[in-house]
Amino acid sequence: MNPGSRTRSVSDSFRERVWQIVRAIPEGKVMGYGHVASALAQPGMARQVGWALAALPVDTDVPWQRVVRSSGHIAAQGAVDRAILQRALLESEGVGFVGDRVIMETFRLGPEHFLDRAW
DNA sequence: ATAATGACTGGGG
DNA sequence: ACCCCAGCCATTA
Repeated sequence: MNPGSRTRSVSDSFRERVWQIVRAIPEGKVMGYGHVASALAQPGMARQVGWALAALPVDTDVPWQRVVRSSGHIAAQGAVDRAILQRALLESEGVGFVGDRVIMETFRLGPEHFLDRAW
């Protein structure tokens, strides 16, 4: 939560749930932002998923690099340095690219993986 | 309270 | 296939 300070709206809870889902993505697989939002039963919150990941501490154990755009592109949006790191991390764990995008058909985590969980 | 922003998305040109 | 843009909604200004 937010020890020592007031909670910031519903996002504290939202963030934690996003992190929990991302932690469950196996190595070598990826999910789209919208896909993560849907797993939380909140389609339309793709941008907020990005916000939750942006709030991660540097020493996090959350594999944030496994979340990409639905197109397979790395979500750079100004942070080019982070995007380069993200691609390096993904390639090091076996995720395949074609040009500047992940081969989603092959490396995207199937939605059914999350169906039996009480997210 | 209103306006701009952003680790997004799907559809149109 | 690529680029552009309206729609999206919590967070910031």
